[in-house]
Amino acid sequence: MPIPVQESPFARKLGAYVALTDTEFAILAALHKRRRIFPAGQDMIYQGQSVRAAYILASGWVCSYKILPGGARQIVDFQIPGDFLGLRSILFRAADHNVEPLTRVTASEVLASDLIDAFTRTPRLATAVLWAVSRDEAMVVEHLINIGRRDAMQRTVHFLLELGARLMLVGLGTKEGYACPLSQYVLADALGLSAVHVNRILRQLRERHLLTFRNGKVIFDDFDGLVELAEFDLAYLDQSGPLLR
Amino acid sequence: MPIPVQESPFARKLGAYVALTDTEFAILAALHKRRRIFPAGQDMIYQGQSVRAAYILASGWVCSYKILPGGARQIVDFQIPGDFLGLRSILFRAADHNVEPLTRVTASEVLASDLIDAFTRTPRLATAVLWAVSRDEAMVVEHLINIGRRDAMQRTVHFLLELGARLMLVGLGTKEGYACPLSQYVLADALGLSAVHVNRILRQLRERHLLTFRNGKVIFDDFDGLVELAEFDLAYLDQSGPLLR
DNA sequence: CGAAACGTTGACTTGTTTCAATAACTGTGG
DNA sequence: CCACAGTTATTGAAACAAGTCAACGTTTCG
Repeated sequence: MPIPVQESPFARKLGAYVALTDTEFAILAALHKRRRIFPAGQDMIYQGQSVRAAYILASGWVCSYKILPGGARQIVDFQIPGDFLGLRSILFRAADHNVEPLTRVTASEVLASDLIDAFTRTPRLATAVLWAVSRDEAMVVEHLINIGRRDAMQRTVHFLLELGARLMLVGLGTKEGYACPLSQYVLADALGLSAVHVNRILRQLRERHLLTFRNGKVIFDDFDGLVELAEFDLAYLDQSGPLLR
Repeated sequence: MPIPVQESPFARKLGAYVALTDTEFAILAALHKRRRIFPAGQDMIYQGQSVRAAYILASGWVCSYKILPGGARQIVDFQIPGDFLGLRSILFRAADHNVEPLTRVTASEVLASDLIDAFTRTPRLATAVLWAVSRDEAMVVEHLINIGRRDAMQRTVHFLLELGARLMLVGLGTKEGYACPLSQYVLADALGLSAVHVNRILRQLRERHLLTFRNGKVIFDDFDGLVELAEFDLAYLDQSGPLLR
């Protein structure tokens, strides 16, 4: 007996926006044909590569980043199970960023042609995918605001809270905390800070009994205090039931 | 005799990605029914508003921004003629950002239902719109990198060069410069800097005969020098002929 | 067991902000 | 046509946040 498609984190996510029919679920399922595995640390997609496939992440964490000529790195976002990845690349001639698995990753390969074909068969799916892309963009926007207008402390906390919220949505986190495979260096490159400074901020958070980041775990010692400190409001994640029926 | 739809900056932009048929151009044209005018300074869309319409900008400049609880503002991006605006808002339950015209603006209103209807009739259009959204996201990503990993000087120059490249694409700028209705305050809020510091950076650029920002004009005194200084590379704008035929 | 990656801390330097004061524009009404 | 208010631009001095360099401790993994 096949596992119901509705179980896939991706279908669950799209279903949160558009109430999908059985036919649509079936078309979605067809996208999941090619399952692939990637080891940690080996780029799945790199700048300038001509990409024919996007991926839907089934397990593991990846990050998207760019490297500047001087060698500095800026991580744009992280993908967790259920997230689309590299969608921008298949629509463009060449990838404009790198994608690196931070852990061992399993993902379904989606060819550009499959996707366009699926859109032709069910335009509602196109709307749902457009929504997913828009939601990703909303997260990048919030990240931009985080870096542009918040100091290191607020920025760090806001980021870790957002990650928590996203993980809760797919059952990988609680208000107590979550497993987090990020090093302080990775965190620094995401936050636009130096690793040394991230370390100092994490120490302060620990000393103030707000948050403990250690041994691959994030522990919210005082969730409400953190929400207040970071002025965290997750309206931009838009996660509250199908809009389109 | 009606003006050919191909003339609209929006159609021209989509046409740059997908080679559209006459039927598709006609469907696009139908989206341009309701033409509206907005005065400068009066928000077209604001945070929390339930939005039923997006706009395609015909003339003028607008900016999208968020205000933080402390009152700080971060401008996420600017839209110039031909750009989509507020697309993320119609797919979401509520707008997650504000949109303010910086000049008098004319724009075509596009209802969510019209758009979904257009997708149903020509899925290729959905792909084209997805591309446009992806391109917008690519710009936000570059903006993020700009703020996260470049110092004030590089950041400012990179931003003004990108704006120039976008304006050249719609015939509103050259390598010599362009008309730019942004104040130093607006620029500061876009770059994640203080207005005072932006002023100092602009002075240095003027003194080094690289760029003059004055009286609503940006003049590239040394275009190549600027490109080198900012390590500017516009691959991410992906502007080089239809990919999908 | 050793090497490499990751984490921690202090001292010092730099880029950027803040505050404050003044000057130059822009548009409006007398 | 000028006076005025409001916005925008300019500059200096002092304060501050974050970066850099450098050394050392700790964990992880082959």
